[in-house]
Amino acid sequence: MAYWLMKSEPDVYGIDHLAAEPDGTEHWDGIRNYQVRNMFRDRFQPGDQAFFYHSNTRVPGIVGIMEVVSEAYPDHTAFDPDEKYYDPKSDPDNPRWLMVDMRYIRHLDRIIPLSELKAEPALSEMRLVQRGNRLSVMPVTEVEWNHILEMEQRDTPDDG
DNA sequence: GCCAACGTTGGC
DNA sequence: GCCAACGTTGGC
Repeated sequence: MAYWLMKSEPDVYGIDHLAAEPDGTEHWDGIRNYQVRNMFRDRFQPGDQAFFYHSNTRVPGIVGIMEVVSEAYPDHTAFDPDEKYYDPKSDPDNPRWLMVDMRYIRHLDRIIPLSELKAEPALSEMRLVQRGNRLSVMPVTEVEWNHILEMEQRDTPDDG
């Protein structure tokens, strides 16, 4: 089983949206990056777990956990001119972009902010905390995964 | 809102 | 194949 981290902007689609879906399940569409496409295609497996990360928000950070529930399949939103991420170079006979289905598991007990992740020596190798990183989906090692789950149980400095 | 970093596009 | 221009991401 592999571990992942997946970013989304909460104003557009946050973890509460996923949790409210039927079965807590929705496809992760709109990926238009070849590295991510290839990860979906070659490495994503049902049963993998992923952190849900909120980006482009006041306190960016990890907010919850979800599970991969499908293998990669064509992202149909690329075929529709009315879609924001329409790509005329992708068509149903030769789909360029893929998506996977994700299922909500749980919120973390607290948000783990990016600032805290960056301050953590054990996580210094994560792509998330490295300069100029722009990948919206990235692998997480088992060690990093477990370390973050331990951080979840820490008291935050202002907890009193 | 600003802007650094990065990926993609397309002219040559 | 090079590289400037452009668009996007995403922290701050």
